[in-house]
Amino acid sequence: MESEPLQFEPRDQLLQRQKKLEQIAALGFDPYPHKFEWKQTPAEIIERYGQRTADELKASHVQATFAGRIITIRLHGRAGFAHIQGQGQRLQIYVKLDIVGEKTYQLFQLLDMGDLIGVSGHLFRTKTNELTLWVEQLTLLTKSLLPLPEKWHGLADVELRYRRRYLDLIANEHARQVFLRRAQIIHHIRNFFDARGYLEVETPMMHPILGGATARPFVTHHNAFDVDFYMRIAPELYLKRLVVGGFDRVYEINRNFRNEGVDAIHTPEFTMLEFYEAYSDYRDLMKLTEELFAGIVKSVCGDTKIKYGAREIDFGHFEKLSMRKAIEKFWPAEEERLSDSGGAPLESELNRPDGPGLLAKRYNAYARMKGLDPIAELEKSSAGELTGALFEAVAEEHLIQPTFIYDFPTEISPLSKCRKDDPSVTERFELFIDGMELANGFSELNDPADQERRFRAQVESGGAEMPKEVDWDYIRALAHGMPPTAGEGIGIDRLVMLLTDSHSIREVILFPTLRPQKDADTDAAATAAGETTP
RNA sequence: AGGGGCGUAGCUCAGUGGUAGAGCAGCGGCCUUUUAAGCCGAAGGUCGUGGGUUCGAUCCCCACCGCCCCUACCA
Repeated sequence: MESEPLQFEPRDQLLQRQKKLEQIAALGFDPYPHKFEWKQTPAEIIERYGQRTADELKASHVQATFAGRIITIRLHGRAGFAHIQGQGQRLQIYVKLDIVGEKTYQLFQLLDMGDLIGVSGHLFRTKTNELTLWVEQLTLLTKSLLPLPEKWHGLADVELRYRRRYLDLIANEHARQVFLRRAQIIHHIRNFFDARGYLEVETPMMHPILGGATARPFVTHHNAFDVDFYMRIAPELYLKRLVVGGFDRVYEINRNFRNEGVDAIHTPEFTMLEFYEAYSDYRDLMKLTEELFAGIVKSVCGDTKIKYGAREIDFGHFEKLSMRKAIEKFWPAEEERLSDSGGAPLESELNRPDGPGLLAKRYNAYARMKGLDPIAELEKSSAGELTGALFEAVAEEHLIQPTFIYDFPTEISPLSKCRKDDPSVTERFELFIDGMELANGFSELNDPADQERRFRAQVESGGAEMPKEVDWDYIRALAHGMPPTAGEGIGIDRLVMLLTDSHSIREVILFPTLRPQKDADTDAAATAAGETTP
């Protein structure tokens, strides 16, 4: 049985446009020409001639030739208007039967919204003073067989905006702006690190051993080797091998994959900037991070203060708090009253080996009373893990303005160097903005014996998010000697969220991971083609 | 994973226990400076899917599917 090649909905409009396509071909026009010699973009024309008056345009007789997509069309019998969109800018054209001739005017009447055309003519202003191209020549560049989203509301269905991003980008200028800004941000980051003598590198996305972070991985299989690989959860261990190899300053901007939950700030594949700087420590990185963020925000948003939702965030000043101090500072005042404890726990109490355990119990009593989630697995957790849990329970959400949290417990920082004066904490920090973790950096552990102990402890602890075996080659690399080094990771997607006032990570990823959709259109096509459906 | 919300024409959305409506888009007609063009006419629907209650379900109930939001998990 013969089957139609295209089966998409809306069927009637597809057929209608295919019919017009045939009529256009019958008139002798090529509906899919190979190229078009444009002279300007709509943006350039508006930039250059947007201020000229009707009289000035008449006197100078400016010729222009540009291409784009028809996004509105208004036919008036023997003349008509249309708006052409190219590179996000739209420009009106005026097509008149007397000027373009019978045949081209027939072509114009067969055009639809969404068609791509090239036009040539001179600029003028209409009665309503809109800059418009007086079309002398019109060429169809590509016939669009499916209609554009509705012209007033655009494409509002969030799922469709993500699944058919190409339509979102045509219909919603805001979506376009988000991704333009994302590109600017990444461009700025590259300039920043290139200017400081960093080398941009690419390290493997497929890892034989899990490492560099704690997260459940995606597993894939290589047929020829007949081995499983993990999609990387972090590039960290490879980048540090490069520092061992003599690339003293490296950075990588690339994807990480984590097989975890999905929400407004988590998605399975996300973009991470990681960079390493030999002979520096975590203090240097905090300074560098402040400079980097302030520079990006200023160049992209024009000011160090930005609006994020109802809040204003000031990148001109970064707060610094130790993790223990942050717990003290944001300890719920209500708990103090209810427990009659005489005040918030002091940093010094958290310092004691049994301190975090006692405070976690105290917090859990309060949490149960308030219907909040208590800290889980109290008995099984180490003091360091409980400190981290207390921080998350009590402080994290309050860190709205850019804040470095430092002095992370050693138990939750397996790749960081301990502080000389207090081995219970490491030279590690995270940057929080609007309650979100934006960056994580530390002085890198480069003692191979210590690293081996910590890797063995991870393997022994089991768990889906832990490595199954020690990465001996990484230990070997450290044994060859890694200079004192500081390294950091920055979540690019979350940074873009902040600087585009986006409140879901999917808004800043062109094609976010979604559940694959059973496609009604192509199913229909398969059926029409005689395929059997199980 | 738990809680909440949503799913009606291609798009944006109304609506009702008696099987449906608007605007836009599309189609036919008129129109040579319009711009949310306008006017006239015709068409377009398995009301997410599957059960149940009912004389009768798009509406009420249950399950499932999908998306969104919140919570949890994700140092």
